[in-house]
Amino acid sequence: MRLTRMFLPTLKESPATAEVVSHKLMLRAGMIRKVAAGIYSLLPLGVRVTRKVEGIVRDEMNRAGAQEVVMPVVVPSELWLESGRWDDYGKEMLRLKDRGDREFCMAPTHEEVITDMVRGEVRSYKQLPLNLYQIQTKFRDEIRPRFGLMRGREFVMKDAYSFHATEECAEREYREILKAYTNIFKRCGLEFRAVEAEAGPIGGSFSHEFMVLADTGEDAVVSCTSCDYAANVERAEIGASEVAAAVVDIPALEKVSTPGQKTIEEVSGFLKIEQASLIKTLIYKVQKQDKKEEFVAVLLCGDRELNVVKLVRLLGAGSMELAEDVDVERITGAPAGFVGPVGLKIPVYADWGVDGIRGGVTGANELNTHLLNVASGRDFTPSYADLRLAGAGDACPRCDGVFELRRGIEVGHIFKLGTKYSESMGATFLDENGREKPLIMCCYGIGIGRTAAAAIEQNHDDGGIIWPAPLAPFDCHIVAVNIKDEPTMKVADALYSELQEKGLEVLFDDRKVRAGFKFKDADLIGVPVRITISANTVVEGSVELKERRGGEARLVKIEDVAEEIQKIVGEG
RNA sequence: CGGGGCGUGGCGCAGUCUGGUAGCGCACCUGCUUUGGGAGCAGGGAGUCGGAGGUUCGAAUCCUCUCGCCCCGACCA
Repeated sequence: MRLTRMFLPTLKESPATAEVVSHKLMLRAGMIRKVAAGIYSLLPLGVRVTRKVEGIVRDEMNRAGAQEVVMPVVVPSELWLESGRWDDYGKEMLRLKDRGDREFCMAPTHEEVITDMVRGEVRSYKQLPLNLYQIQTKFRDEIRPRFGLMRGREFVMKDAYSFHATEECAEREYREILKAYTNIFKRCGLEFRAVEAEAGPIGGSFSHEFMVLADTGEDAVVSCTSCDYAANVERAEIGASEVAAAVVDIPALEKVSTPGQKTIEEVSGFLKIEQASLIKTLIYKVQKQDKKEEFVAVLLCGDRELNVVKLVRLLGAGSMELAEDVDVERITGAPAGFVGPVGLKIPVYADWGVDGIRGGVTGANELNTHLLNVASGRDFTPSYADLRLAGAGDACPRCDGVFELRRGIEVGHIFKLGTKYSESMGATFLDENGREKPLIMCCYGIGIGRTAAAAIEQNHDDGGIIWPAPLAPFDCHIVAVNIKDEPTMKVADALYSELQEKGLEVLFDDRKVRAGFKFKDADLIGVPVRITISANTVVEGSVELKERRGGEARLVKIEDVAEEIQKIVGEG
C-alpha cells in the first residue's frame, strides 16, 4: 500500500481523553476513531490488525475441529426469557423494540442463540460432540466503558460453544480448546498465562482465563515461580505455610488507649507496630441460602485483604456484605476501627496467617482502645481457613514454591457450562440407551480487539507501537527518504513490487514530506521492519534495514532484502 | 448508581472569575527556501464558543434547563 493513497490519519498529539497507552497509540496511529462512548470505528490500519488476530484465531479453532457459524446481533427476547436471563442480565443488555413493539436485544453473548440452533437439529448422541464458533460483534452496555478497544461497549469477540453427551467428552474438549488457545496466543507473539479463574455470573463448574501480562492490566494474577500453577487473585488458593508459635511466653493482654486511631495505618503508626502484627477484624452480614441473616467476624493480618469469594464459599452463603456501622456497634460494643475478636459472641473465622501472629494488636471492642499481646488459641479461638487475597510471596497450593504477582489483561476465557442452558431451554438428545438427556456445554471466548490492544500494552516504547510480527498490519515499511531523487525512487518502486510479489505486505511511504517526519510515523505505526532508501546507499547498491524492536540499522544489498525480511517476520 | 471535571476551527488548549463582538500551537491550502528524526519564512481558508431558554444596550463569559464526553469510587474498617 502506498501511503499517499492510504487513509491513515496519524496524530502528533494524543487526544486528551485517552488514558492508557494502547488507546492513545491506536488513536495516534490512525487505527481507530471514537463514535460514542465505548463505540469505535476501525480505520484501515485497525482493520488490518484485527484481521490478523481473527486469522490466527480462526485457523486454530478450525484446526481444533470447531466449525464457524454466524449468529445475529439482534436477538428476540423470547430466547432470553426461556433461559431466564432476560430478567437476570440487567442493564448491561441493550434492549430495543421493532416496529411491531416486539422486544429484542443487542446480543451481549450468544448461549441462547446457539442452544436454540442446536436443539432444533441435534437428536442423537451420534451427532455429538459439536463445537461451533463465530467471530461477531457483541454489545454490552457497560457501566463504565474505557480504555478504547480494551473495554468498549461494542466489541468483536470470537465465541465458541461445544455440546457433549458426557462429562468426560466435555472435559476432553475443554482441554483441547485450552491447548488451542495456548497456540493462538503463542502465535500472536504475546506473553501470557492461562490462569484458573472464577466462573462468574455465566455459571458453570470450572474455568480458565487467558491473561496477557502487562503492567497496565486491569486484573491481578499470581503464578508460582516453580510450578505452572497460576490463578486470578480473585480465585488463587494459598498453600499453608505459617507455623503456629508456642503460646506460653506471651505476656498478658493489655489495654492501650488509641484515641481516634481507626485504620490499620493509623494504629500501626501510632503504636509503632508493623501492619502485619495487627489483626484486622471485619464484621460481615451474611445472607444464607435459606435467606436467614447472620453476622460473622473475619480476622486477617493487618497488611492483607479478604477474598470475599473464599468466605462466601466457606460459609455456603448466598451473598454477603460488610455490616453497617449500627450493626457493628450493636454486636461488638465499639464503632468500626476498634473491633477485635476477644470476647465476641458471633462466629469468628480467621485466615491462616493470623495463626502466625503472636502478641498481636486488635481492637478492644471499646471506643478509642486497642489490645496488646493478643494470642490466638488463648484469647480467642477462631475457625481457620484460607481467606485472604493471594499476593506476592504467598505459598503455592500445589508445590512448595511461592507466588509472584503480575498484572494481566483478560483476552480469553473458557468455561465449562454444564447443562445450565440446555436444561432451561430444553436442548436434549437421546443417549445409547434411548434416554433423553440435556446436552453438556462448554463455552470459549476471545476478545479480538482487546487482544490487539493488549499486544500494544505489552509491546510499545516512547516512539509508538512495536507490533509482534504476526499481528503487524504490514510486514515491512519502505521509507523513500527523498522522492525527488530518481535513483531512490527507482529502487523503492522496484522493491515495493518485488516484495509484494514474494507475498509480503508492504507499506510504502512515498509522501512528499521530510525524512524525519516519515521516521516518526514509521515508529508510531510499528511495522516490524523498516527499509530506508536514500541516494547515498543506493549508489552502492544497498538499502538500510532497521527492525522496529531495537537494533541498529544495517546496510543490506538490494537483492538480499526480501530474504532478510522474511527471516525477520518469519514467513516463506 | 454516587462524587468530580470538561464541551471554544480537524486535534491540543487559552479566554469565562471581573460581559464589550474570538485567540494560540499543531494540522490544512499557496509560494519560496529547506531536505536522515515531526523544517523556516510569507500569505491564506476554516469556529451559529455542545444545544435550548432567560437576564442585558450587548453573552463564549451571568442564570435555568438539557445533551454529550471524561475521570474517581462501588466492598472500604
